[in-house]
Amino acid sequence: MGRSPCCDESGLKKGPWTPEEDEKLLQYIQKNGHGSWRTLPRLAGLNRCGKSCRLRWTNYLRPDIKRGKFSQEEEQTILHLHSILGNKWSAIATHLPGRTDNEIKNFWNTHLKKRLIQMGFDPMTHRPRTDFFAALPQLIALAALRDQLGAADPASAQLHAGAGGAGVDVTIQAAKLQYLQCLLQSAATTIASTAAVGSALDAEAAALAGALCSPQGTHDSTAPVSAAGGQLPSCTFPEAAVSSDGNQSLSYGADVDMFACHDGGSLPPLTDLSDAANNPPGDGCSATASSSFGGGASSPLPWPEFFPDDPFITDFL
DNA sequence: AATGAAGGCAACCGCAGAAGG
DNA sequence: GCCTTCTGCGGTTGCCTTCAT
Repeated sequence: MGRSPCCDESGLKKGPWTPEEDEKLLQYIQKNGHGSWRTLPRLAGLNRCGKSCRLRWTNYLRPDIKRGKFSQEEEQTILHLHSILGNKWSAIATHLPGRTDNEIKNFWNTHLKKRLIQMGFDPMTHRPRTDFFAALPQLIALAALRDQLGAADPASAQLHAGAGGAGVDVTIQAAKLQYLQCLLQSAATTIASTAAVGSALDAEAAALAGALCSPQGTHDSTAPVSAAGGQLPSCTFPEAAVSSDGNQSLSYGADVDMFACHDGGSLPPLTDLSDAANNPPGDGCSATASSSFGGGASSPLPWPEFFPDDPFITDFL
């Protein structure tokens, strides 16, 4: 295209905007509209390039900009649209009134992308990563957590949970342990499934994943985790959608139960675990079966509480 | 309390496409 | 049809704040 950068002109100010500059730009646009961005700075008395003015206006000064944290609905929308559109931030922004593409891009890069990576998903494809070693730290962390909690056997704990305040606490701990066990098994299952079509190295990795998944290294990872009064359903990562080519991918549709279990129930969102103390334990899925990814107010993201630095996880310890 | 690391965000850079002469 | 200008977009950088040691 051969166009010289607009900010090459010497003497034009760069960097953060001052309140005075903001005021000048705001007043000029409110009075005259922005018109040509190229000529605006001179007409508005600003020592900035037009591009800088346009960015300042569109990303900060525009009156319809919504500021503050992204809501869970907005997070869900971004994830969903990104899975379809990729890094088309402006296209995504059109579906989020009051949010700018820059803001969405920043939010993605600083929050959502990291979460997907930590969960073992490729942030670009929204599919499980096939390289085992990328997910290994997460498996080890979960296994370590599980071992720390190993003393609190879910079955025996729940046997003592019948009455009294202490019983309620034990029930909560048992539910949490049960949930953690399920997470670990899910992660290993995902890795094993991807390794099944991969290299011999991947197969070995899958075996290691299975060993990590097994309590104290002896549990059969394919067997359901038993709990008092019933069995924990075999859970999968929330994507659970397997296409005809055998690939898995995350699904963000509002009607998709992100915590779906194989037996048709759903994994209880962690924020609901405390409620387990008030509800009869034993059925890990039915207690909060109505809580889905799309409808549950507690968590718009798949496995958002998956990470050791999460308050929920720290609550374990 | 001091210091370094990490996180978050605003702003800049450069490319690409549209529009106009 | 070609060239120049303008605008929009996505990637990246750098500064400021917060957190951890």
